[in-house]
Amino acid sequence: MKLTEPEWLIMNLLWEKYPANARGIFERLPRGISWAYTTVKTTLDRLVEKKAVRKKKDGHIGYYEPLLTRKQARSTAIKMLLNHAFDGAFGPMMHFLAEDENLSSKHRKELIKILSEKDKSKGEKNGRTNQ
Amino acid sequence: MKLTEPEWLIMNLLWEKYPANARGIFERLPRGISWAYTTVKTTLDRLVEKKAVRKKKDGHIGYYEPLLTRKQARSTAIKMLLNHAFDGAFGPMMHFLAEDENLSSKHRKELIKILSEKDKSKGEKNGRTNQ
DNA sequence: TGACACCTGCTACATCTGTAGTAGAATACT
DNA sequence: AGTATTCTACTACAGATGTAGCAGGTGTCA
Repeated sequence: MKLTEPEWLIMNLLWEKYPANARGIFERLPRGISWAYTTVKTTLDRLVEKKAVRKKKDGHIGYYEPLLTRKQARSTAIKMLLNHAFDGAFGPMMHFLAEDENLSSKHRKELIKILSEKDKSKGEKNGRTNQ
Repeated sequence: MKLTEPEWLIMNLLWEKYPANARGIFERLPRGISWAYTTVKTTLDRLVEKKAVRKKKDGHIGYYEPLLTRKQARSTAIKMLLNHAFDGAFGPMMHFLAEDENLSSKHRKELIKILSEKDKSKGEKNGRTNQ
């Protein structure tokens, strides 16, 4: 499920706290985003339409909650990036990321740890789950 | 500079080999992509318009070459992913990626090597070049 | 019981995207 | 030179996106 930018914004707020009504989400819009209430509403409705979100009625008031998980959304986004920017090759993408200047020494150490552990625990599993 | 999907496709072909004319690019479209020649042309022209590509005329025939580098494009794409899907936090994104099932043991080892070397060579430089 | 606040569904609309068609100029072949 | 080929510029157009307005229903408080 591909999300557009306003959809990510709304989904992020929803994942953070749900169920939530349109007003509640509207009020949690981050500093710097000054949308009309109806923009939030429209985005929410489009998300319902594409089944990323479910809407329940409590009286005449609608409450929204995510159907799509954050993890799924992230996976999809990464897969898309991978496909068009790195020709689908995971290794080169990781390489590129690891080269990033902004990856601080602390993060590097942390990452090495994560990777070493994975390496130990999974050995040569190498599941081709993807695509 | 944000690229759309057809733009990525064309840019990938251009980076691979340039300068190139529209026909040449058209002929190198990957299997599975069956666009009309004019679609390639339009996409190319839109890229020129947004200054991701430069067009030179040789006689009346146009040759195209990238202005935007692949690296820049990748960086931008990653930054965008980072911002909407991971709230701008590099660490969590790397974490998420490192957890990915599809990262084979071989890749993990390679990555660890890259990271270790970076760690040695840069120490605590931690340059905030970005944004 | 009316005035106000707030919600909902529906509509709007400019811009961007994806994909292509057409006409006329330049080139190339015979 | 005439005809086929191939470019280029320009135009088209439906669907997605970003952003929002409006009208009418509902709750609520004096």
